[in-house]
Amino acid sequence: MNALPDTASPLYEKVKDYILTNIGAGKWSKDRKLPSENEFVAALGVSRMTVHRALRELTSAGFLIRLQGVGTFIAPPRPQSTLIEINNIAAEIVARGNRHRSEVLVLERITPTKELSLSFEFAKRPAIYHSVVVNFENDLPVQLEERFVNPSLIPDYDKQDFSKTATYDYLMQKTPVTEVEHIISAVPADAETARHLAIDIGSCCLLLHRRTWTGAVVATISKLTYVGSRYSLGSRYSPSRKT
Amino acid sequence: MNALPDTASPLYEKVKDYILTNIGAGKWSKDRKLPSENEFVAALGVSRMTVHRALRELTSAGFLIRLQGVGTFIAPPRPQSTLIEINNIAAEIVARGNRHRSEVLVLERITPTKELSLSFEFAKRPAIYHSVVVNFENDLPVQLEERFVNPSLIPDYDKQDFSKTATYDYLMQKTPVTEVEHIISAVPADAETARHLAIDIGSCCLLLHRRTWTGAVVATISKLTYVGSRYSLGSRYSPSRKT
DNA sequence: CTTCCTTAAAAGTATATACATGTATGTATA
DNA sequence: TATACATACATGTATATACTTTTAAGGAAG
Repeated sequence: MNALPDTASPLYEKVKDYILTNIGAGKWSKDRKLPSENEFVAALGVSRMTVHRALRELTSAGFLIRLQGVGTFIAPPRPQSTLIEINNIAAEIVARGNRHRSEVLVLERITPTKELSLSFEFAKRPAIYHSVVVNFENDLPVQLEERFVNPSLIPDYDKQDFSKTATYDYLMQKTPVTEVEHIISAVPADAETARHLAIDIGSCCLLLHRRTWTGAVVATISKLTYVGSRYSLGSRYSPSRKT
Repeated sequence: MNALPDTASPLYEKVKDYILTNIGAGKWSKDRKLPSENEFVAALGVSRMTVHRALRELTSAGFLIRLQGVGTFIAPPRPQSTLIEINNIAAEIVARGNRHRSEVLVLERITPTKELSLSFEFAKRPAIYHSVVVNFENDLPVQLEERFVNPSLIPDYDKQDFSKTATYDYLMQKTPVTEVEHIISAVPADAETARHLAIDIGSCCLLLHRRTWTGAVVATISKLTYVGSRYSLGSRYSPSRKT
Protein backbone atom coordinates (compact mmCIF):
# COMPACT_ATOMS: atom_id res chain seq x y z
CA MET A 1 0.00 0.00 0.00
CA ASN A 2 2.12 2.93 1.14
CA ALA A 3 5.38 1.57 -0.29
CA LEU A 4 7.46 2.46 2.75
CA PRO A 5 10.00 -0.05 4.07
CA ASP A 6 8.82 -2.22 6.93
CA THR A 7 11.52 -1.57 9.50
CA ALA A 8 11.52 -0.50 13.12
CA SER A 9 13.01 2.92 12.33
CA PRO A 10 11.02 6.13 12.69
CA LEU A 11 8.71 7.19 9.94
CA TYR A 12 10.80 10.06 8.62
CA GLU A 13 13.72 7.65 8.21
CA LYS A 14 11.54 5.33 6.20
CA VAL A 15 10.57 8.23 3.99
CA LYS A 16 14.27 9.10 3.53
CA ASP A 17 15.04 5.49 2.63
CA TYR A 18 12.15 5.40 0.21
CA ILE A 19 13.32 8.55 -1.56
CA LEU A 20 16.98 7.55 -1.68
CA THR A 21 16.10 4.13 -3.02
CA ASN A 22 14.00 5.64 -5.76
CA ILE A 23 16.68 8.11 -6.68
CA GLY A 24 19.10 5.21 -6.98
CA ALA A 25 16.61 3.35 -9.14
CA GLY A 26 16.31 6.36 -11.43
CA LYS A 27 12.62 6.83 -10.76
CA TRP A 28 12.97 10.60 -11.00
CA SER A 29 15.31 11.50 -13.80
CA LYS A 30 18.40 13.54 -13.07
CA ASP A 31 17.19 16.97 -14.04
CA ARG A 32 13.51 16.63 -13.39
CA LYS A 33 11.61 17.56 -10.31
CA LEU A 34 10.76 15.21 -7.48
CA PRO A 35 7.13 15.10 -6.35
CA SER A 36 6.06 18.01 -4.16
CA GLU A 37 5.62 17.59 -0.43
CA ASN A 38 1.86 17.37 -0.85
CA GLU A 39 2.21 14.71 -3.51
CA PHE A 40 4.36 12.65 -1.15
CA VAL A 41 1.71 13.13 1.52
CA ALA A 42 -0.93 11.74 -0.82
CA ALA A 43 1.27 8.91 -2.05
CA LEU A 44 2.69 7.75 1.28
CA GLY A 45 -0.07 8.60 3.72
CA VAL A 46 2.09 10.53 6.16
CA SER A 47 1.85 14.12 7.29
CA ARG A 48 3.48 16.96 5.42
CA MET A 49 5.77 17.77 8.36
CA THR A 50 7.16 14.26 8.26
CA VAL A 51 7.80 14.46 4.53
CA HIS A 52 9.32 17.89 5.05
CA ARG A 53 11.71 16.61 7.68
CA ALA A 54 12.83 13.75 5.45
CA LEU A 55 13.41 16.12 2.53
CA ARG A 56 15.17 18.67 4.71
CA GLU A 57 17.61 16.12 6.07
CA LEU A 58 18.35 14.72 2.63
CA THR A 59 18.98 18.28 1.46
CA SER A 60 21.40 19.07 4.25
CA ALA A 61 23.14 15.76 3.54
CA GLY A 62 23.68 16.98 0.00
CA PHE A 63 21.44 14.59 -1.91
CA LEU A 64 18.79 17.09 -2.88
CA ILE A 65 18.46 20.73 -3.78
CA ARG A 66 15.29 22.54 -2.84
CA LEU A 67 14.13 25.89 -4.15
CA GLN A 68 11.36 27.66 -2.36
CA GLY A 69 8.48 28.25 -4.69
CA VAL A 70 9.89 25.90 -7.29
CA GLY A 71 10.46 22.34 -6.16
CA THR A 72 12.89 19.62 -5.19
CA PHE A 73 15.68 18.38 -7.44
CA ILE A 74 18.37 15.75 -7.35
CA ALA A 75 21.69 17.37 -6.47
CA PRO A 76 24.48 17.11 -9.03
CA PRO A 77 27.43 14.98 -7.94
CA ARG A 78 29.30 17.22 -5.56
CA PRO A 79 32.50 18.93 -6.63
CA GLN A 80 35.49 17.84 -4.61
CA SER A 81 36.58 20.89 -2.77
CA THR A 82 40.21 20.57 -1.95
CA LEU A 83 40.76 20.88 1.75
CA ILE A 84 43.92 21.53 3.67
CA GLU A 85 44.21 20.61 7.27
CA ILE A 86 45.96 23.04 9.58
CA ASN A 87 47.29 21.49 12.72
CA ASN A 88 48.26 22.86 16.05
CA ILE A 89 51.89 23.86 15.67
CA ALA A 90 52.92 22.49 19.04
CA ALA A 91 51.40 19.11 18.23
CA GLU A 92 52.99 19.09 14.79
CA ILE A 93 56.46 19.82 16.12
CA VAL A 94 56.15 17.10 18.72
CA ALA A 95 54.77 14.70 16.11
CA ARG A 96 57.93 15.23 14.08
CA GLY A 97 59.93 14.14 17.08
CA ASN A 98 61.28 17.60 17.80
CA ARG A 99 61.22 19.69 20.93
CA HIS A 100 58.62 22.44 21.24
CA ARG A 101 58.89 25.50 23.44
CA SER A 102 56.87 28.71 23.74
CA GLU A 103 57.91 32.15 24.85
CA VAL A 104 55.21 34.60 25.86
CA LEU A 105 56.10 38.12 24.81
CA VAL A 106 52.84 39.88 25.53
CA LEU A 107 49.70 38.94 27.45
CA GLU A 108 47.53 41.91 28.17
CA ARG A 109 44.13 43.52 28.11
CA ILE A 110 43.85 46.33 25.63
CA THR A 111 41.35 48.71 24.12
CA PRO A 112 41.12 47.68 20.48
CA THR A 113 41.79 49.99 17.59
CA LYS A 114 38.78 50.98 15.56
CA GLU A 115 39.82 48.63 12.80
CA LEU A 116 40.25 45.68 15.14
CA SER A 117 36.93 46.38 16.79
CA LEU A 118 35.40 46.29 13.35
CA SER A 119 36.93 42.89 12.67
CA PHE A 120 35.32 41.64 15.84
CA GLU A 121 32.02 43.00 14.57
CA PHE A 122 31.61 44.90 17.81
CA ALA A 123 29.14 47.72 18.06
CA LYS A 124 30.98 49.32 20.96
CA ARG A 125 34.67 48.97 21.80
CA PRO A 126 35.04 46.79 24.89
CA ALA A 127 38.49 45.76 26.07
CA ILE A 128 39.92 42.60 24.50
CA TYR A 129 42.81 40.30 25.26
CA HIS A 130 45.99 40.43 23.27
CA SER A 131 48.80 37.90 23.27
CA VAL A 132 52.03 37.50 21.37
CA VAL A 133 53.86 34.19 21.61
CA VAL A 134 56.91 32.82 19.80
CA ASN A 135 56.99 29.09 19.11
CA PHE A 136 60.34 27.32 18.91
CA GLU A 137 61.27 24.05 17.28
CA ASN A 138 64.51 22.81 18.85
CA ASP A 139 65.28 26.35 20.06
CA LEU A 140 64.88 27.76 16.58
CA PRO A 141 61.97 30.23 16.35
CA VAL A 142 59.55 29.09 13.64
CA GLN A 143 56.30 30.90 14.32
CA LEU A 144 55.11 34.17 15.78
CA GLU A 145 51.49 34.07 16.89
CA GLU A 146 49.53 37.15 17.75
CA ARG A 147 46.02 36.64 19.04
CA PHE A 148 43.11 38.87 19.94
CA VAL A 149 40.50 37.20 22.09
CA ASN A 150 36.93 38.12 22.92
CA PRO A 151 36.74 38.33 26.73
CA SER A 152 32.99 37.73 26.83
CA LEU A 153 33.66 34.20 25.58
CA ILE A 154 37.01 33.47 27.17
CA PRO A 155 37.09 35.51 30.39
CA ASP A 156 40.32 34.30 31.98
CA TYR A 157 42.57 34.33 28.93
CA ASP A 158 45.08 36.71 30.51
CA LYS A 159 45.46 34.55 33.62
CA GLN A 160 46.91 31.57 31.78
CA ASP A 161 50.50 30.43 31.51
CA PHE A 162 50.94 29.95 27.79
CA SER A 163 54.50 28.79 28.10
CA LYS A 164 52.97 25.58 29.47
CA THR A 165 49.64 25.25 27.67
CA ALA A 166 49.46 26.15 23.99
CA THR A 167 47.07 29.03 23.32
CA TYR A 168 45.45 26.92 20.64
CA ASP A 169 44.68 24.09 23.05
CA TYR A 170 43.32 26.48 25.65
CA LEU A 171 41.01 28.23 23.21
CA MET A 172 39.73 24.99 21.68
CA GLN A 173 38.92 23.68 25.09
CA LYS A 174 37.16 26.85 26.24
CA THR A 175 34.76 27.60 23.45
CA PRO A 176 33.17 25.73 20.56
CA VAL A 177 34.14 26.96 17.12
CA THR A 178 31.26 27.11 14.70
CA GLU A 179 32.98 28.82 11.82
CA VAL A 180 36.50 29.61 10.73
CA GLU A 181 37.85 32.10 8.22
CA HIS A 182 41.37 31.77 6.87
CA ILE A 183 43.53 33.92 4.71
CA ILE A 184 46.96 32.64 3.77
CA SER A 185 49.50 34.90 2.16
CA ALA A 186 53.22 35.32 1.73
CA VAL A 187 54.76 38.51 3.07
CA PRO A 188 58.21 39.89 3.75
CA ALA A 189 59.10 40.12 7.44
CA ASP A 190 58.84 43.57 9.00
CA ALA A 191 61.39 44.78 11.53
CA GLU A 192 59.62 43.58 14.65
CA THR A 193 58.70 40.19 13.25
CA ALA A 194 62.24 39.70 11.99
CA ARG A 195 63.63 40.48 15.42
CA HIS A 196 61.33 38.03 17.22
CA LEU A 197 61.95 35.25 14.71
CA ALA A 198 65.68 35.92 14.35
CA ILE A 199 65.55 36.36 10.59
CA ASP A 200 66.49 39.14 8.19
CA ILE A 201 64.05 41.93 7.46
CA GLY A 202 62.29 41.11 4.21
CA SER A 203 62.64 37.35 4.55
CA CYS A 204 59.71 35.40 3.16
CA CYS A 205 57.12 34.49 5.74
CA LEU A 206 53.89 32.59 5.55
CA LEU A 207 51.11 34.64 7.08
CA LEU A 208 48.00 32.83 8.27
CA HIS A 209 45.18 35.10 9.28
CA ARG A 210 42.35 33.41 11.11
CA ARG A 211 39.02 34.42 12.61
CA THR A 212 36.87 32.01 14.56
CA TRP A 213 33.23 32.31 15.49
CA THR A 214 31.14 30.87 18.27
CA GLY A 215 27.60 31.18 17.05
CA ALA A 216 27.20 34.72 15.77
CA VAL A 217 30.04 36.07 17.88
CA VAL A 218 33.65 36.47 16.77
CA ALA A 219 35.70 34.56 19.33
CA THR A 220 39.30 35.04 18.25
CA ILE A 221 41.39 36.80 15.64
CA SER A 222 44.83 35.35 15.06
CA LYS A 223 47.82 36.34 12.98
CA LEU A 224 50.25 33.46 12.64
CA THR A 225 53.58 34.22 10.97
CA TYR A 226 55.70 31.24 9.95
CA VAL A 227 59.32 31.54 8.90
CA GLY A 228 59.23 30.49 5.27
CA SER A 229 62.64 28.86 5.26
CA ARG A 230 61.99 26.86 8.42
CA TYR A 231 58.41 25.77 8.29
CA SER A 232 55.66 24.75 5.92
CA LEU A 233 52.08 23.75 6.39
CA GLY A 234 51.42 20.23 5.29
CA SER A 235 48.53 17.82 5.21
CA ARG A 236 47.26 14.73 3.55
CA TYR A 237 43.56 14.48 3.22
CA SER A 238 41.01 12.01 1.97
CA PRO A 239 37.96 13.75 0.59
CA SER A 240 35.27 11.31 1.57
CA ARG A 241 31.65 11.58 0.77
CA LYS A 242 29.28 11.21 3.67
CA THR A 243 26.54 8.63 4.08
CA MET B 1 12.77 39.88 27.72
CA ASN B 2 13.32 36.76 25.63
CA ALA B 3 17.07 37.25 25.21
CA LEU B 4 17.14 36.09 21.59
CA PRO B 5 19.28 37.93 19.04
CA ASP B 6 17.45 40.50 16.96
CA THR B 7 18.30 39.36 13.47
CA ALA B 8 16.28 38.52 10.42
CA SER B 9 17.05 34.81 10.64
CA PRO B 10 14.40 32.25 11.50
CA LEU B 11 13.49 31.62 15.09
CA TYR B 12 15.15 28.23 15.42
CA GLU B 13 18.41 29.77 14.19
CA LYS B 14 18.13 32.45 16.84
CA VAL B 15 17.64 29.77 19.46
CA LYS B 16 20.73 27.96 18.13
CA ASP B 17 22.77 31.14 18.29
CA TYR B 18 21.50 31.85 21.78
CA ILE B 19 22.51 28.41 22.99
CA LEU B 20 25.91 28.43 21.28
CA THR B 21 26.70 31.86 22.59
CA ASN B 22 25.82 30.85 26.12
CA ILE B 23 27.88 27.68 25.86
CA GLY B 24 30.74 29.87 24.75
CA ALA B 25 30.16 32.19 27.69
CA GLY B 26 30.23 29.22 30.05
CA LYS B 27 26.68 29.75 31.24
CA TRP B 28 26.13 26.03 31.59
CA SER B 29 29.24 24.44 32.97
CA LYS B 30 31.01 21.79 30.94
CA ASP B 31 29.69 18.67 32.59
CA ARG B 32 26.32 19.87 33.78
CA LYS B 33 23.02 19.63 32.09
CA LEU B 34 21.51 22.29 29.88
CA PRO B 35 17.96 23.40 30.64
CA SER B 36 15.27 21.00 29.46
CA GLU B 37 13.21 21.74 26.39
CA ASN B 38 10.33 22.90 28.55
CA GLU B 39 12.58 25.22 30.51
CA PHE B 40 13.77 26.78 27.25
CA VAL B 41 10.16 27.17 26.22
CA ALA B 42 9.41 29.07 29.43
CA ALA B 43 12.59 31.14 29.24
CA LEU B 44 12.46 32.11 25.58
CA GLY B 45 8.76 32.15 24.83
CA VAL B 46 8.91 29.88 21.81
CA SER B 47 7.22 26.56 21.19
CA ARG B 48 8.78 23.29 22.23
CA MET B 49 9.04 22.10 18.63
CA THR B 50 11.17 25.12 17.80
CA VAL B 51 13.46 24.49 20.77
CA HIS B 52 13.57 20.84 19.83
CA ARG B 53 14.64 21.61 16.29
CA ALA B 54 17.40 23.92 17.49
CA LEU B 55 18.68 21.31 19.94
CA ARG B 56 18.44 18.54 17.38
CA GLU B 57 20.47 20.45 14.83
CA LEU B 58 23.10 21.41 17.39
CA THR B 59 23.30 17.75 18.35
CA SER B 60 23.79 16.54 14.81
CA ALA B 61 26.39 19.26 14.35
CA GLY B 62 28.29 17.77 17.27
CA PHE B 63 27.91 20.50 19.86
CA LEU B 64 25.52 18.70 22.16
CA ILE B 65 24.78 15.22 23.36
CA ARG B 66 21.20 14.31 24.22
CA LEU B 67 20.01 11.29 26.15
CA GLN B 68 16.36 10.46 26.05
CA GLY B 69 14.91 10.55 29.52
CA VAL B 70 17.99 12.22 30.94
CA GLY B 71 18.83 15.55 29.40
CA THR B 72 21.08 17.61 27.20
CA PHE B 73 24.81 17.98 27.73
CA ILE B 74 27.67 19.86 26.17
CA ALA B 75 29.67 17.59 23.91
CA PRO B 76 33.35 17.13 24.73
CA PRO B 77 35.57 19.34 22.57
CA ARG B 78 36.10 17.68 19.24
CA PRO B 79 39.54 16.89 17.93
CA GLN B 80 39.54 20.08 15.97
CA SER B 81 41.31 19.78 12.70
CA THR B 82 41.07 23.17 11.12
CA LEU B 83 40.42 22.83 7.44
CA ILE B 84 41.15 25.29 4.70
CA GLU B 85 39.41 25.07 1.41
CA ILE B 86 41.50 25.69 -1.67
CA ASN B 87 39.53 26.83 -4.65
CA ASN B 88 40.15 26.80 -8.32
CA ILE B 89 42.00 30.03 -9.03
CA ALA B 90 40.06 30.74 -12.21
CA ALA B 91 36.76 30.40 -10.38
CA GLU B 92 37.98 32.55 -7.53
CA ILE B 93 39.08 35.36 -9.78
CA VAL B 94 35.79 35.32 -11.62
CA ALA B 95 33.90 35.16 -8.33
CA ARG B 96 35.62 38.38 -7.30
CA GLY B 97 34.26 40.00 -10.41
CA ASN B 98 37.63 40.20 -12.13
CA ARG B 99 38.77 38.97 -15.48
CA HIS B 100 40.71 35.72 -15.69
CA ARG B 101 43.08 34.74 -18.46
CA SER B 102 45.56 31.90 -18.88
CA GLU B 103 48.73 31.74 -20.89
CA VAL B 104 50.17 28.33 -21.70
CA LEU B 105 53.96 28.40 -21.64
CA VAL B 106 54.66 24.71 -21.87
CA LEU B 107 52.57 21.66 -22.72
CA GLU B 108 54.68 18.63 -23.48
CA ARG B 109 55.44 15.01 -22.93
CA ILE B 110 58.68 14.40 -21.08
CA THR B 111 60.75 11.69 -19.51
CA PRO B 112 60.69 12.47 -15.81
CA THR B 113 63.77 13.02 -13.73
CA LYS B 114 64.59 10.30 -11.28
CA GLU B 115 63.35 12.45 -8.43
CA LEU B 116 60.06 13.22 -10.13
CA SER B 117 59.56 9.60 -10.99
CA LEU B 118 60.04 8.84 -7.33
CA SER B 119 57.36 11.36 -6.36
CA PHE B 120 54.99 9.57 -8.71
CA GLU B 121 55.89 6.35 -6.95
CA PHE B 122 56.71 4.81 -10.32
CA ALA B 123 58.76 1.65 -10.51
CA LYS B 124 59.89 2.38 -14.07
CA ARG B 125 60.13 5.77 -15.74
CA PRO B 126 57.32 6.14 -18.27
CA ALA B 127 56.81 9.45 -20.05
CA ILE B 128 54.58 11.97 -18.27
CA TYR B 129 52.87 15.19 -19.23
CA HIS B 130 54.23 18.52 -18.15
CA SER B 131 52.48 21.87 -18.32
CA VAL B 132 53.35 25.38 -17.24
CA VAL B 133 50.60 27.98 -17.23
CA VAL B 134 50.47 31.56 -16.00
CA ASN B 135 47.15 32.78 -14.61
CA PHE B 136 46.27 36.45 -14.89
CA GLU B 137 43.82 38.53 -12.92
CA ASN B 138 42.97 41.62 -14.98
CA ASP B 139 46.14 41.16 -17.02
CA LEU B 140 48.29 41.04 -13.88
CA PRO B 141 50.04 37.67 -13.47
CA VAL B 142 49.12 36.22 -10.09
CA GLN B 143 49.95 32.53 -10.28
CA LEU B 144 52.37 30.24 -12.02
CA GLU B 145 51.20 26.66 -12.17
CA GLU B 146 53.43 23.79 -13.11
CA ARG B 147 51.82 20.39 -13.34
CA PHE B 148 53.00 16.86 -13.95
CA VAL B 149 50.29 14.48 -15.00
CA ASN B 150 50.12 10.70 -15.08
CA PRO B 151 49.25 9.72 -18.67
CA SER B 152 47.83 6.36 -17.68
CA LEU B 153 44.98 8.19 -15.94
CA ILE B 154 44.62 11.26 -18.13
CA PRO B 155 45.69 10.16 -21.63
CA ASP B 156 44.84 13.27 -23.67
CA TYR B 157 46.22 15.94 -21.38
CA ASP B 158 48.59 17.34 -23.97
CA LYS B 159 45.83 17.72 -26.57
CA GLN B 160 43.84 20.25 -24.56
CA ASP B 161 43.67 24.00 -24.98
CA PHE B 162 44.31 25.24 -21.46
CA SER B 163 43.95 28.86 -22.38
CA LYS B 164 40.24 28.07 -22.63
CA THR B 165 39.64 25.36 -20.02
CA ALA B 166 41.41 25.62 -16.68
CA THR B 167 43.74 22.70 -16.05
CA TYR B 168 42.10 22.24 -12.66
CA ASP B 169 38.63 21.87 -14.17
CA TYR B 170 39.88 19.44 -16.77
CA LEU B 171 41.64 17.24 -14.25
CA MET B 172 38.73 17.26 -11.79
CA GLN B 173 36.41 16.22 -14.55
CA LYS B 174 38.66 13.48 -15.87
CA THR B 175 39.57 11.55 -12.79
CA PRO B 176 38.19 11.21 -9.27
CA VAL B 177 40.55 12.33 -6.54
CA THR B 178 40.62 10.02 -3.58
CA GLU B 179 43.44 11.64 -1.67
CA VAL B 180 45.31 14.92 -1.67
CA GLU B 181 48.60 15.97 -0.15
CA HIS B 182 49.43 19.63 0.33
CA ILE B 183 52.48 21.50 1.40
CA ILE B 184 52.28 25.25 1.69
CA SER B 185 55.36 27.35 2.15
CA ALA B 186 56.67 30.83 1.55
CA VAL B 187 59.65 31.17 -0.74
CA PRO B 188 61.55 33.92 -2.54
CA ALA B 189 61.03 33.98 -6.30
CA ASP B 190 63.79 32.50 -8.40
CA ALA B 191 64.86 34.08 -11.68
CA GLU B 192 62.54 32.15 -13.96
CA THR B 193 59.51 32.46 -11.73
CA ALA B 194 60.15 36.17 -11.31
CA ARG B 195 60.29 36.61 -15.06
CA HIS B 196 57.02 34.78 -15.71
CA LEU B 197 55.19 36.58 -12.94
CA ALA B 198 56.73 39.99 -13.64
CA ILE B 199 58.08 40.46 -10.15
CA ASP B 200 61.53 41.05 -8.66
CA ILE B 201 63.80 38.14 -7.92
CA GLY B 202 63.48 37.32 -4.23
CA SER B 203 59.91 38.62 -3.89
CA CYS B 204 57.79 36.66 -1.46
CA CYS B 205 55.70 33.96 -3.07
CA LEU B 206 53.26 31.46 -1.71
CA LEU B 207 54.19 27.99 -2.87
CA LEU B 208 51.51 25.33 -2.86
CA HIS B 209 52.78 21.87 -3.58
CA ARG B 210 50.08 19.31 -4.26
CA ARG B 211 49.90 15.61 -5.07
CA THR B 212 46.63 13.92 -5.87
CA TRP B 213 45.84 10.22 -5.89
CA THR B 214 43.26 8.17 -7.70
CA GLY B 215 43.12 5.02 -5.66
CA ALA B 216 46.69 3.93 -5.07
CA VAL B 217 48.02 5.75 -8.11
CA VAL B 218 49.50 9.25 -8.08
CA ALA B 219 47.47 11.22 -10.62
CA THR B 220 49.02 14.68 -10.58
CA ILE B 221 51.83 16.64 -9.01
CA SER B 222 51.41 20.39 -9.02
CA LYS B 223 53.53 23.31 -7.99
CA LEU B 224 51.45 26.46 -7.69
CA THR B 225 53.34 29.69 -7.10
CA TYR B 226 51.26 32.70 -6.06
CA VAL B 227 52.60 36.24 -6.02
CA GLY B 228 52.49 37.12 -2.34
CA SER B 229 51.71 40.77 -2.86
CA ARG B 230 48.88 40.10 -5.30
CA TYR B 231 47.10 37.03 -4.10
CA SER B 232 46.13 35.16 -0.96
CA LEU B 233 44.31 31.95 -0.34
CA GLY B 234 41.09 32.48 1.54
CA SER B 235 38.24 30.40 2.81
CA ARG B 236 35.44 30.41 5.30
CA TYR B 237 34.49 27.08 6.65
CA SER B 238 31.90 25.66 9.00
CA PRO B 239 33.29 22.65 10.76
CA SER B 240 30.20 20.56 11.15
CA ARG B 241 30.32 17.09 12.47
CA LYS B 242 28.19 14.57 10.65
CA THR B 243 25.31 12.84 12.31
C1' DC C 1 4.71 42.26 -28.34
C1' DT C 2 5.81 43.87 -23.81
C1' DT C 3 4.93 45.17 -19.14
C1' DC C 4 2.49 44.75 -15.01
C1' DC C 5 -0.64 42.45 -11.95
C1' DT C 6 -3.01 38.53 -10.20
C1' DT C 7 -2.99 34.00 -8.82
C1' DA C 8 -1.53 29.46 -7.84
C1' DA C 9 1.80 26.43 -6.11
C1' DA C 10 5.89 25.25 -3.87
C1' DA C 11 8.92 25.18 0.11
C1' DG C 12 9.82 27.37 4.83
C1' DT C 13 8.50 28.29 9.48
C1' DA C 14 5.91 28.22 13.87
C1' DT C 15 2.65 26.40 17.04
C1' DA C 16 -0.45 23.35 19.77
C1' DT C 17 -1.30 18.87 20.77
C1' DA C 18 -0.80 14.08 21.50
C1' DC C 19 1.48 10.12 22.31
C1' DA C 20 5.82 7.16 22.55
C1' DT C 21 9.94 5.92 24.80
C1' DG C 22 13.66 5.97 27.95
C1' DT C 23 15.57 7.10 32.74
C1' DA C 24 15.77 8.14 37.47
C1' DT C 25 13.61 8.22 41.83
C1' DG C 26 10.75 7.53 45.57
C1' DT C 27 7.66 4.38 47.92
C1' DA C 28 5.31 0.36 49.26
C1' DT C 29 5.79 -4.42 49.96
C1' DA C 30 7.94 -8.99 50.68
C1' DT D 1 17.22 -4.68 53.32
C1' DA D 2 16.02 -5.52 48.73
C1' DT D 3 12.85 -5.79 45.02
C1' DA D 4 8.97 -4.23 42.34
C1' DC D 5 6.04 -0.78 40.99
C1' DA D 6 4.27 3.86 40.27
C1' DT D 7 5.42 8.26 38.97
C1' DA D 8 7.59 12.25 37.16
C1' DC D 9 10.26 14.05 33.74
C1' DA D 10 13.25 14.00 29.99
C1' DT D 11 13.70 13.54 24.91
C1' DG D 12 11.62 11.58 20.44
C1' DT D 13 8.13 11.38 16.99
C1' DA D 14 3.81 12.38 14.42
C1' DT D 15 0.03 15.19 13.10
C1' DA D 16 -3.08 19.13 11.96
C1' DT D 17 -3.12 23.75 11.16
C1' DA D 18 -1.88 28.34 9.97
C1' DC D 19 0.81 31.58 8.05
C1' DT D 20 5.01 33.36 5.31
C1' DT D 21 8.08 33.73 1.46
C1' DT D 22 9.48 32.81 -3.07
C1' DT D 23 8.73 31.61 -7.75
C1' DA D 24 6.40 30.65 -12.05
C1' DA D 25 2.69 31.21 -15.04
C1' DG D 26 -1.23 33.33 -17.04
C1' DG D 27 -3.86 37.18 -18.36
C1' DA D 28 -5.06 42.10 -18.87
C1' DA D 29 -3.65 46.57 -20.34
C1' DG D 30 -0.69 49.45 -22.90
